[in-house]
Amino acid sequence: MNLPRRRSTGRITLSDVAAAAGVSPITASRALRGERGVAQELRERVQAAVQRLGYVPDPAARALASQHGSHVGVLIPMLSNALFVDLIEALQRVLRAAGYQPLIGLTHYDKSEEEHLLREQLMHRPAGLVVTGFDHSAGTRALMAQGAVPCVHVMETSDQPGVWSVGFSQREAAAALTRHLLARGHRRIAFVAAQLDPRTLQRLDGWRDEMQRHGLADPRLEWSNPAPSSLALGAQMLAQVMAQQPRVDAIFFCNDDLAQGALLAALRTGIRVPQDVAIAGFNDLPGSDQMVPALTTVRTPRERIGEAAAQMLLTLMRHGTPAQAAVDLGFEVVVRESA
Amino acid sequence: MNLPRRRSTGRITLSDVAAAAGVSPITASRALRGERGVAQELRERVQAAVQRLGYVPDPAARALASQHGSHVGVLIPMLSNALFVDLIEALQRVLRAAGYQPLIGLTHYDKSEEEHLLREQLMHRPAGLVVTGFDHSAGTRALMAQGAVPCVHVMETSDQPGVWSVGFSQREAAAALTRHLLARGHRRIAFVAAQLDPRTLQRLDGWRDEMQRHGLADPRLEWSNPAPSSLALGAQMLAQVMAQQPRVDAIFFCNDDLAQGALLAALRTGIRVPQDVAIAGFNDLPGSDQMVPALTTVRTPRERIGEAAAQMLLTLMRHGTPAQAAVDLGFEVVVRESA
DNA sequence: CTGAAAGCGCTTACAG
DNA sequence: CTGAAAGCGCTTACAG
Repeated sequence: MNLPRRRSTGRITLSDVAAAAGVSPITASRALRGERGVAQELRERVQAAVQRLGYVPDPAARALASQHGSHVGVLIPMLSNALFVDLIEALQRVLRAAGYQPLIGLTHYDKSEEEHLLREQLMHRPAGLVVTGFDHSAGTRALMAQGAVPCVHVMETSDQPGVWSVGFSQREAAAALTRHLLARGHRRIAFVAAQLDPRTLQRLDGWRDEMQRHGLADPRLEWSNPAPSSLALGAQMLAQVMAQQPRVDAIFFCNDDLAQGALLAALRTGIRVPQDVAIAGFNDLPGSDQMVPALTTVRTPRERIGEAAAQMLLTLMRHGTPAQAAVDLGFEVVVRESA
Repeated sequence: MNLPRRRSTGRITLSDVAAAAGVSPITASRALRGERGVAQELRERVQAAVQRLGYVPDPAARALASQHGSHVGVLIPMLSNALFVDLIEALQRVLRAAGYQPLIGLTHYDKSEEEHLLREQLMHRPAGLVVTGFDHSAGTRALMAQGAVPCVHVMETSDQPGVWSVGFSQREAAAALTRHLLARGHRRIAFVAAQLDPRTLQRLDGWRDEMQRHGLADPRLEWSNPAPSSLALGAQMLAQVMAQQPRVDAIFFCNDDLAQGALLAALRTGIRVPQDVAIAGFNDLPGSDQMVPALTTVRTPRERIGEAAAQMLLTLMRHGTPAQAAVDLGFEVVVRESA
């Protein structure tokens, strides 16, 4: 007599909940999303029905109807830098607790790869976006602007209007570490960089600021290698720098893995640290405190950056306004034995 | 006169493409998904229209209509073990190229957390699942069974019917490394474990097999600590083991980070490796080749596991049947200086 | 504060 | 090999 239901999935739907609660689907929807302006009593009836029926909302239907999904795109360079692992863990924890799924995209420090990933992310209509730093391709910037998706930048801060960020001053952190080296009496302090990503370049600036201020600047003290950062590369670059005349008395490696590799190479080749040369790193990655000698470095607050960025994004996604546009979480120079 | 369009999004839809190509939306849909049985000519007209209009399919609509999304859930213990970073990179690369988005869930080696994550993943109707190992809660197993979502297990293999897996024999790998230690003349070989996850336990079995076979088994040689693996823990456990009488002549650490920490602690405390005690690890993580002395370990094929698992899952998601149910990718004992 | 109707953009049976 | 109709499970304006 009546038409057969087609493609029925047997799923408990919002309508089932509404019927059980004796309200319209629309009111059930509003109650579920915690929208203001639903009578307390109806709200409770809906909650009870949800419990009773074991209702689970369908994210796909929600995304289609509301024009945005429940995931947030997270664009980071790579996971093999422990820094980003800590960041992701923290982001994941708070985003997840609020019902959002992080979708991780790995840019490999490549701007066009980043643009490609963003385009891919955007077609999934993310509710929000977390991106690393501010150095993006024109295409990426255009996509972010037109998308109108809430976005927070991490690792660096910016005072540009309309830009949300959580990070610290890479430049100041590098300057602070350089001042520590200077205070220890070092004069010929080399800066050794790999990867040459924007944050490495900012650290280079911070080092250069201090060296110039002390009249110690010398381009021969700047070393770099475009290869990705690794222990092996650190070992290789230590050898290069030490072969130079006149010798440097301290080396500031732009990342801890490089410094760890250098420390191990020093051990292997009989270079005494810090007597023959002092060595410092950046980020305080796992293992740096275990090195022989223990590595002097800068502790960067990536866990707190992850948390704060997630909180800020949550506020934005709920159409709120974060208290501050740029949150600077600082850093800490960790003095150990190597410098 | 005519009704105003409501909530129009201005998006180019499949209907627009179909109209431009002069076919029905349904045919356009079929052509787009590469479904068999669409005339070559229509297929081309649709493709041309897609290009011309810059059409991008809406994953949410697709997911709602087809009852499954375009992402695949990936459940791993954690990212701070470099092993899983390599696995994820590989999985990500091939899954992404095929149009799937990996959704990473971190279980922290906790079965109930895994179950919780899986429940969360499943409500998003993933197209497929990648899970680590076979040691799951009853709830997790039930969810995987009822979900009917294609699933491949990684890191271990199983010959159970209906189970798909890509990995290697953790037990045999540990046995092979133990045989190497034995061949070097070591007799009192300790096994030191952290974390005690299932794969660590399998390695313990492999070591025990060999020790028993040579009549060298001794429960006092088994050490473990439930804390997560780290360099600092390796240092601590080396001290514990070395304080024991009679002394061991070799230590097999269940993971490289533990062994790396032990190597550094030995350096700090004047223990000579391998003369006073030989040290071996497992996994060949970054930095192990740079240690002083360089760490002897087992190289595990996580990149190839990631690729093969992704390929297998792709086959499954396309309703195909993989050539093998269990793919064993082997391992390699890497003999360096420490043992 | 609440609801009836329409629609989000696809795909699934059912026909032919 | 191709298509008209219905439906996936939600939310958004529009009314009242």
